[in-house]
Amino acid sequence: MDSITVILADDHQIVRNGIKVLLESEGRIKVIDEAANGMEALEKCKKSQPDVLIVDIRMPVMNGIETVKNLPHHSPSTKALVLSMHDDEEYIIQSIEGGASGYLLKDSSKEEFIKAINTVSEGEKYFSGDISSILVNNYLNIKNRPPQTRYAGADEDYHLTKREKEILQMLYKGVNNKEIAGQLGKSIRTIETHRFNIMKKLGVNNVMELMKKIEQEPALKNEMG
Amino acid sequence: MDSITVILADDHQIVRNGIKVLLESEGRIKVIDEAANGMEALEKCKKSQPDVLIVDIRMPVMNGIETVKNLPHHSPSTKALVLSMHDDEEYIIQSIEGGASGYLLKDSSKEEFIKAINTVSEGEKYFSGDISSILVNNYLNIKNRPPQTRYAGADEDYHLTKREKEILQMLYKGVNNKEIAGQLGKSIRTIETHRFNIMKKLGVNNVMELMKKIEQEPALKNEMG
DNA sequence: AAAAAATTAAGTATTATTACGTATGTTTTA
DNA sequence: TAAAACATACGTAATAATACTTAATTTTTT
Repeated sequence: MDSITVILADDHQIVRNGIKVLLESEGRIKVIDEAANGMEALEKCKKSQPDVLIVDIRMPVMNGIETVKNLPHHSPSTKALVLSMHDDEEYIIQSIEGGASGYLLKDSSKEEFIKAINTVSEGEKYFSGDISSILVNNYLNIKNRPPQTRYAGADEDYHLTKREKEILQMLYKGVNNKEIAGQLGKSIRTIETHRFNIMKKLGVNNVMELMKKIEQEPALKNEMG
Repeated sequence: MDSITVILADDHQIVRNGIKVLLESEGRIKVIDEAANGMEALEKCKKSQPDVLIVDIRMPVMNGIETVKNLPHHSPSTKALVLSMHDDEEYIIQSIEGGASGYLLKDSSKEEFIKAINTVSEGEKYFSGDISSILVNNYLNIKNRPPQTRYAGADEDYHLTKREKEILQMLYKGVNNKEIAGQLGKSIRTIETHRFNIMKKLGVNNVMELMKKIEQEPALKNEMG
């Protein structure tokens, strides 16, 4: 069997360096290029058509998930291995739905790292053992949940209206209903209604959960400016 | 001149590995031990009395800043070099006041890294060029700010008690007073009192501002798990 | 122009939060 | 062993949020 070509995408040079050294201690794996963000990663993949793209989730310009989603247009045969600091359920699910071949935590061992790349390059999936519980839970949830709520909370488009987004932004800043009403020149009752609808759409029960939801859902967080 | 002994503290094996390989390519530097958190780092420093402790800011159990502050009690001659993902003003200022000999961004080059260790081990300070503007700004701010508001909001230690931190963590998860009271087996009134005191200490007026505060203050965010 | 969606806002009730002050055991620290 | 800090919890109010329903205007889409 011949060598596996890899491109590394991570905005931190030290991390790239660390991974590179770690991988190349295994003679079979060749890091042929590096990128500091998703856009760059896609360009370099288009050029080099590597076997594997190792991609960090949090990156400037274009994040890891978006990169994975766009990868097939640039390099169809390249497998994406997502790297993350945390085992956030959202990220994992989004990675899977985005078409990633694997998901690894950054504190994985060298052995697991190399195993993941080998597995992924052979067309199979590899998800770190530490996150397998999340995968299983999610699978069970999908099976037991009524169809209309399947995937709820995963990558949903909550289809908030313009007004609702505007109010959510203000809520997120810590402004209360009264002040929002004042600033928008509307009745408090109106804001309350909007807020009620927003919370219903997002499936939360109070402000704290609302804030958490925003923090956890990249799609929402994105809209908060 | 003889070799420089270094202990690495970072909760991510990959990062430790990366730094280790990077440093030992320079023959003079010897990584004699590693630690996954601050507590462990202090213990190992006490034992080995290294020349330099390279310490990540975000770590479980005990964070980097606290570690640096406590280092002199365990190993007085060891110089602390703080590593961080970001150039947050708070972290930098806290590191300086905590007695760190240097501060480096994780995306620093190998050259800068080695230069920093050499500089620091010789008893001098080394702060990455990328963050010098913050240092200068801070210096100017201190000069122009009235004494009583100096450092306000910057390095503040909110000195939350253990209980308060515990409750704040639960609040952050979206749990309400009633549930917290239930889970801790305490009266709702007790939780309300704690909450009142927490909000007073953090200078916020409602949950939304509380959440924002946590998100914005690295020192707090760090404690939220 | 008709249908659908969005914005506005009131009614009504319940529950939660915020804002203090006060107070008593219990730990920790000096 | 005092003093200080912490954890506990009640009283009292005022304010805010939550949980719906209903419904009249706009605005947008078909």
